[in-house]
Amino acid sequence: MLKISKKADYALMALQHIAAAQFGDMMPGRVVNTKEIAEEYNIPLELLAKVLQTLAKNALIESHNGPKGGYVLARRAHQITIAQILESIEGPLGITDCSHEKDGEFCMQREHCNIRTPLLKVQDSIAQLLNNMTLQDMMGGTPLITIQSPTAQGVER
Amino acid sequence: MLKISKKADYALMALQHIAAAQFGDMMPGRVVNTKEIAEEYNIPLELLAKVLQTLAKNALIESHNGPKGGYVLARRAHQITIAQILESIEGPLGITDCSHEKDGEFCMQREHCNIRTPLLKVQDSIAQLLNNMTLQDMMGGTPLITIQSPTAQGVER
DNA sequence: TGTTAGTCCGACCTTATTGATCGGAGATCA
DNA sequence: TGATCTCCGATCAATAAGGTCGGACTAACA
Repeated sequence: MLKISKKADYALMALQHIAAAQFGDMMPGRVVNTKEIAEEYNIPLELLAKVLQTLAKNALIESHNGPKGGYVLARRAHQITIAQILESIEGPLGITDCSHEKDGEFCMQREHCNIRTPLLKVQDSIAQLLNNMTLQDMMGGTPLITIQSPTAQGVER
Repeated sequence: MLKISKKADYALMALQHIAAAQFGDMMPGRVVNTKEIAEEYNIPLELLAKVLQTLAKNALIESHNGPKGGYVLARRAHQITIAQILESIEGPLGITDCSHEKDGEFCMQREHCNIRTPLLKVQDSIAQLLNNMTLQDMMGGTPLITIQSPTAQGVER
């Protein structure tokens, strides 16, 4: 349950790899092409290409055409959150259908729905978690993840 | 992204309803049948029936056959966690495919996989969240949800 | 300046999962 | 014994996910 899609998996791997090619926080760094990533991680080339296109469209990476072309991070690794990556690929976070209902559209169960409020709170907590973790945190062996409580102070792990 | 299934939604609604019929923490309380729940929340009867069967099989509720039969909570509301409910319906928590790999089976990307460790930590955090929230917490208007950091102290919200 | 390696982009197909339905067997109580 | 309920398995349709294909466009380099 609560699985993320393979495409999202691929996106994370690819971004981590592209970020690693930009060693030392230097921007811009080495340009990485689709083939290199696909072979490194055994990802179907065409599928990965589509994932990278999507990421580029969402301004997480920049594409460079032509020979010696490829992808580079559009921002620094610590400015890209996991939430941004996942939402680029899978759309907005929403553990339940009625998460994004505009005024006027209701789910069939709405009138007597007893679980909407608590579920939205769970969702908020997950959103916080993903928003507070960046690509930088996923790099290297360095420890990561802070759980941020709404009343502040993150807890180093 | 990270959506839970409709079946899981139905399970949560149904359990909340059954729990509500056991007012005052008295065990056992009023027996609730499938039809009553289905009509109350506009859930397809047959589908709900299957969901309830699954919950019964996982010992979250008890079924009583025959006329005036129906379902009752198998334990008290504060002893049933959201994680247990969701896992009954959707299987074990696993945001990524390789979450439950036994020794010997690896995903294609395993050898160079750079995201496994961080993702597992995210997963742990979500698991904690769902394990610390019970059916009881979903009842009534009472505030709920604690985010528990691994280094202890829950933070009341 | 033309060729070529590479990205870009959209349409398409295939398969797995989810949501939903149906029919009958077994249990219980009036 | 009959009516009412749960139980259980098989089945089907709709949707989303995973993966593929072909053509257009761009930029480096000979």
